[in-house]
Amino acid sequence: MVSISEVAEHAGVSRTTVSHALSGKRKVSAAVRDRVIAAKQSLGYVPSRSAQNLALGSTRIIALVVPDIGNGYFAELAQGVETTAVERGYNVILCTTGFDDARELKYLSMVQSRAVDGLVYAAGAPPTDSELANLLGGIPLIFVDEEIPNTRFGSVVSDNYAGGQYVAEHLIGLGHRSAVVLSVEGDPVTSERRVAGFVDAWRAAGLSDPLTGIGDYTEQRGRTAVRPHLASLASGAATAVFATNDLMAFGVLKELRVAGIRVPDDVSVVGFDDSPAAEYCYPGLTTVRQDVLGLGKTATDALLDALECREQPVADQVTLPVALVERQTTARRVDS
Amino acid sequence: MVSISEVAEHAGVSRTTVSHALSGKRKVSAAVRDRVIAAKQSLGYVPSRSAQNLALGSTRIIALVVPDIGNGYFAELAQGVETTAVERGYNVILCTTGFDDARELKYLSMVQSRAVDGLVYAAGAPPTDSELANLLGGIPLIFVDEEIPNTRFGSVVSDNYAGGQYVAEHLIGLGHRSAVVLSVEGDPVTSERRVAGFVDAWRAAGLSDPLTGIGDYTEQRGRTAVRPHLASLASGAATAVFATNDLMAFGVLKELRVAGIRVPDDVSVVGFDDSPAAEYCYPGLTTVRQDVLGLGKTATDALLDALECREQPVADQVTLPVALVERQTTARRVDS
DNA sequence: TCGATTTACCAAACCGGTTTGCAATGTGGC
DNA sequence: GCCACATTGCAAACCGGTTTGGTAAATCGA
Repeated sequence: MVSISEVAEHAGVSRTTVSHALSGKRKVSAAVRDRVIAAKQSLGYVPSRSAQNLALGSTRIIALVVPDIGNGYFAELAQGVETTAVERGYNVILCTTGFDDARELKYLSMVQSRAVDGLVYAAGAPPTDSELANLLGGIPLIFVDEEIPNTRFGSVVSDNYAGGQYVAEHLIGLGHRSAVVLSVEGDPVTSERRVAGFVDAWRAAGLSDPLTGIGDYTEQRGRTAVRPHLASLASGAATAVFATNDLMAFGVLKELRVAGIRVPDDVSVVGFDDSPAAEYCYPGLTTVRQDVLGLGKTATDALLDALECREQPVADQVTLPVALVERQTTARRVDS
Repeated sequence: MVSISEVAEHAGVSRTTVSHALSGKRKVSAAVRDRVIAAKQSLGYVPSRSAQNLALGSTRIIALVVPDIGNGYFAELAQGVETTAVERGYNVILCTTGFDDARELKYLSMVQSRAVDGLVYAAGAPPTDSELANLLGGIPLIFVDEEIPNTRFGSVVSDNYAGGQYVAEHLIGLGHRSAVVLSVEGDPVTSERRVAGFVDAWRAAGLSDPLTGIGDYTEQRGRTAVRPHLASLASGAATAVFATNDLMAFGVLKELRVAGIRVPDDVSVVGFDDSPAAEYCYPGLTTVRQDVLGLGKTATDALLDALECREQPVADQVTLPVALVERQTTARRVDS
């Protein structure tokens, strides 16, 4: 409501001087500065962000694009992004695509209208690289948890491959020699890398390839994907299940329970993500913890660095470590 | 980059005409409109949001203030708010306070600088009403899940009282006659209402008052809060536990398990919130489901209505129904 | 055919800041 | 006493749109 002109009038100086007095970009005599500040206080003046945005050509807002904020993983990511952004004086606009291309386009047009200064993109498969570059027109973007090949944008990912290895090594160390792995169709990166790490470690130990099932990151598909292997698991032909996310692991647990197979006595189960439910449920799920807050923080810092220093655009890939969290769904294999 | 002037020049008309041709706020001849649109396309013109914001005096952005987006409850709320806002052509800035007053103040100053058009406030105890009114200076705000007395702002809440009643009635119907209730200290509204509904229904059935424990919405405090009552629960002097949120209920389950008390055979346990873990864990937790998406949607719609119609400011309270979700932690009481 | 309307466009003001160039005053050296 | 230079504040342009008032041309009625 109250504009800089009113402050100027009240302090008996020009608008220019008020701007300089408050921003400190040019020297102003102490007397005038005090008068300006007094006027500002008494009038309750706060500069209009819209006007500043227009004049400065930047909004100090970044967009976080995720498929679904209800998902705990993306919520935690948002937490990391928002906290880091605020620390550095930026705000975050939340963009949930719901895997809907139309909505996604809408958000990207927000970029074209320069409503945001940059993007943290964690919404799965994006438009093709060149399309994206066109749409963005020089606005920096960074991918989270997507290993995009030959992109001109940077990315921050968890070490999914190592996570898969850890799981395999853990199970091998417990004496398991035959396992079932549940992957996800249509996810050529994340789930695939987890499986690759697992299988490579499995083979490196001289074990024969694990049995496989295909799911889609939901509990329901976890149940159906493990079903064909129930006989092997009941007979002891396979003694462990690695689901490439926790939700599918929960489905596996439920299915095993129905089949009367005991966890971890008969079969060990491992998930991936360390969702809250993994800790709270019983038995606690052995899983792989990603540093999701770290992903958000790292991505945001990289983006804002690019924004502020305008060095070369963010263009390298950062990989963050993961860690196995051992709970109660894995145990030493007892030879029958 | 490309401004309206360039489009005007390219189309051989004035900036005014371009604006009118694109917005449709005044009639423009078909020929000119076509030329303008052609110019717009060929130049890739997108209006600057900053400039529009300044000219129109509105940003079409609302702020969602929550304590912690990592919390599944607030994440789901965010989902509801964001989806509804986008449907109506608004964007959402995420503001997480982390219960930190300094950060909260920062966000509220965002309001003063008119960076947002309105606020959905779900961050617990706000500054006092009059303080808030001062800070806001006429910008609409709506509370979510806070039953603020005599506020000049509206609010949308879940029917916590009824939820407590449902729990009591469910347990009474199963033959339980003595229970433990875990409330939360320092939460004079939400938890308190849940307890009140429970106790009133309990008394209405002619039963003696339940035993009580005090927690703080965390699993850990759920464990410690139930501990003093383990003897009663083991002996059958009390046969049910109502925790006023799921996390505390998980703590109760863990503590009972350690104590060798079987759920639901010996003791029934009920939570509140229907968090994802309640569904995925074993045994599935009987709990009360809130329509959190509905809360978000309702609040956002009310806020945007106030914003657009500038009728009287949102000032009434809407209560949304809740529902008992029966899973496996509750069972008919078997007389010993 | 002529005045009254309507149509179609434009010039200019405005939103509320920031930034640059310049003029007036003050300060110091020699 | 004079010139060089630093200090301090202001006017004006600019960011990129929207909106109002006005005018010239086209349309209309009688």
